[in-house]
Amino acid sequence: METKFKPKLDHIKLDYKIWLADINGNGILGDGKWRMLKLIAEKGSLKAACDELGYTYRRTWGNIKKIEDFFGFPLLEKHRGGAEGGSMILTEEGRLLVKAFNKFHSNADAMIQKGFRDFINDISDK
Amino acid sequence: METKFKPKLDHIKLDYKIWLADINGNGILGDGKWRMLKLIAEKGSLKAACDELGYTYRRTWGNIKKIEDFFGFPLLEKHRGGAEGGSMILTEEGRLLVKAFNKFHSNADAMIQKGFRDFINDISDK
DNA sequence: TTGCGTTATGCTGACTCCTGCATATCGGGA
DNA sequence: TCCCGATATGCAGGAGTCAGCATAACGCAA
Repeated sequence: METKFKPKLDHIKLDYKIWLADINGNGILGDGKWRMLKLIAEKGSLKAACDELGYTYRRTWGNIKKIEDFFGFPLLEKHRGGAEGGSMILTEEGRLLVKAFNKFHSNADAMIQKGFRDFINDISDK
Repeated sequence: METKFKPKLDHIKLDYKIWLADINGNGILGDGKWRMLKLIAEKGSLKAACDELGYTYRRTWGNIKKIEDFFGFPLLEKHRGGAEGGSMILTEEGRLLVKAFNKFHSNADAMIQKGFRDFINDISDK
């Protein structure tokens, strides 16, 4: 089948977001915060993680607070002062959450990418 | 395994969005516009569809224009005037697009919901 | 005890998206 | 010919989000 979509197919990409929300639909943990938690764990520092991802410290700090406020316990152990100025490391719960979201996300990603290829095929020439 | 997440598990829900975007990341067709296209097709009228979903006519009209501007051809056949005031029906291309997105979306939905159940299980008591 | 780098937090102006209002256009039917 | 209801489109005001700036608190090391 010949379709009018053909000329545009190379200019379309797929994008998606998956996140956990509370009962009222307020976002708790999504792709951005998840990536940030992983990078903080890796760097041991919120500031270093923000610098790398290009996010502002102010915004990211607020996002982390939102997650912790929802769950009611900390996901990060924070330290102020000291030779390095301070540091952040994941708590036991933080590690568990990141690990579970890792698995969830990579499964979802593979499935969605396949679905997108099928979709493009469906609106393309057969 | 006993975890601190337990008290919150009933208050978490999963949410997600999947959409097509252009090269620059500008959204073209997503869940909202897709649902709207389906409802317009069903009702035969943009106004009736907006009333049902609670969206403003102004906003929805702008969204439809965005999609059509991107593809470069109409997805809807529009009629002004007449006994009913006017009407909208999907073009051949519109029907194809909605149908392909239907399939894509329902597959993605099933897969993501399963992934979410596994995720909840992963952070729950074992 | 002074300096340094990071965590912690308030505030304001820019930016974006949406709502709501106003108005023009169109064509069948009374 | 005039009315009605839906499509078509501009514009101003509001709400939420984010960037960027400012500042305080903290604790090791020199």
